[in-house]
Amino acid sequence: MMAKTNYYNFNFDVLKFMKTNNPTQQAAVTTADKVFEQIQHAIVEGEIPSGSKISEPGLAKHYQISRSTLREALNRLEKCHLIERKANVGSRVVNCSIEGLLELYITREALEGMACRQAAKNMTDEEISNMQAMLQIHAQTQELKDGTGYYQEEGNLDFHYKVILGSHNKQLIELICGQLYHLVRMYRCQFGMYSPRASRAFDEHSHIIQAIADRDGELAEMLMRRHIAASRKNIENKIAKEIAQKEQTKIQLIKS
Amino acid sequence: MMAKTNYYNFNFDVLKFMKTNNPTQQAAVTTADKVFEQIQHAIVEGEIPSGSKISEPGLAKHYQISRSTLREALNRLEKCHLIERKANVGSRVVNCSIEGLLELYITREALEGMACRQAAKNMTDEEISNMQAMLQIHAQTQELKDGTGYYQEEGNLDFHYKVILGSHNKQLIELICGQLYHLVRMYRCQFGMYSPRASRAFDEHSHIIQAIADRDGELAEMLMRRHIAASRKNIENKIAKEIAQKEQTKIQLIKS
DNA sequence: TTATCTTAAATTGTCGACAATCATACTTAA
DNA sequence: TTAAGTATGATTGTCGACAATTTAAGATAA
Repeated sequence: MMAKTNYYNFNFDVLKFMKTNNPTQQAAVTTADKVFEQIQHAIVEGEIPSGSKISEPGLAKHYQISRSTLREALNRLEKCHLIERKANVGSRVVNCSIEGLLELYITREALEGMACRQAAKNMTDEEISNMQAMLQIHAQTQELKDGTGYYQEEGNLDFHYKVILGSHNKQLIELICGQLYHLVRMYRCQFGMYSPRASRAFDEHSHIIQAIADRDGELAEMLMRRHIAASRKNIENKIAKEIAQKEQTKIQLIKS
Repeated sequence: MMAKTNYYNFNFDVLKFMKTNNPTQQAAVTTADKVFEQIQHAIVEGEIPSGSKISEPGLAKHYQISRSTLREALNRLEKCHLIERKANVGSRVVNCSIEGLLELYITREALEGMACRQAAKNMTDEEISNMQAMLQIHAQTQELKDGTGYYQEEGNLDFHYKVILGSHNKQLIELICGQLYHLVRMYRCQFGMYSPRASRAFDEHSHIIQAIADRDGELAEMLMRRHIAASRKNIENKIAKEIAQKEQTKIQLIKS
């Protein structure tokens, strides 16, 4: 049974998971909620380009709703940092920049690290064994289609969500799941970042779960922070290489 | 020159500081902004009681504005976690609970710890000497009126704000200053928490600034985390004592 | 009396119109 | 030609009214 995926290799079941398992996000009942989700989707996937200005009358017409309803949706988009508003000027989709991406990783390192420490303290034994079972499934899936995007996307988010929810800290859960992760997904899509660290990430996840099962909060936090920092450094290196390459091309152009 | 204070010993100049020095918070131009600030003030100080339901028609009438404008203000209050909304039901002021307070401290420990690490890395030499100068002033002020609320409130927030802004990380700044600190101030007011740790806190601030000046991010983060954790544990002990005292009274009542 | 259903009042969500503000193009003066 | 000022057009902020939903009270049946 293959789940529906787009060309970003992003599995939408993760979204369903977020909605059903994430206590911070309740089902969309009002039309503003539904439109919010649609626009959110469009922004995350880049259908509405990063950095572009948002026309209230235009979008309202496009979704067949009044401007008031649209503004309600825009407020929620602003709440999860997908758009920015200026008084009497209007809204823009956030600009995806390298700096922004690195800042996001720094923030995640702090918050998810702490969430992981709290998870080691607060998760129930049942939750822990659930997570261990999940890891087993991931191991098999990884064997089956090593190199594809499954573990990179769905499995990865699955793991991180379980840890965050396991912290049993509403404040942390709301901040990370309710706000930060929309941006995370946006950067994932826009920069086409499917991590090439799949097998290493799997090992790191195992160690983190082990630390949580041992109720070693200090170690759990440290491992989670290293896990996220490794991704960040991976990107920093990639960027550095690209810049070096461009410099190289420039030099060759000057020489010729 | 004595600044205006209320009976919570809270100096409103801090708010002015936030507005003028906090890049995340621009001046209120629209009426929705102004009403937002008024309601925010009322909630933080407990004029609108924690946990109470918000009547849209009622508040709109009270502030002489339409419901649309009020709803715009409510959206911002929701953004900084001062109220919670349910679809088709309405808004409530957040409930101040012990658990919520401790969760807030955990989150602050993670975020401000990381902000402090980044500050050690990213603050300019000028910013650092500014902060050192501020500490000098605090030292004098503390000598002048030792035991009063100055350092406990204004100076404390001053210090923390400078460190957070010094991180030069927009994401962290927005999360902490733009969102968390409204809740922090609310708990401060509602629980009447003027820390009795003033002189110790001053020493801790000195050490943190020293670590930042030495560009020792690792130490700076550790010290900031301990600084915040100490406050949290201080409260936990206080609560534990109160509970123990209540138990004692209960036992005596049964005996008599 | 208790429980369920029905009905009425109040509250929230949505709409379209008007007022205030900003951006652009054009005009005028140096 | 350039600069400042002005007028027009478009966009955002605010308003009051209506529709949809929830809450409360009251009536009916077990």
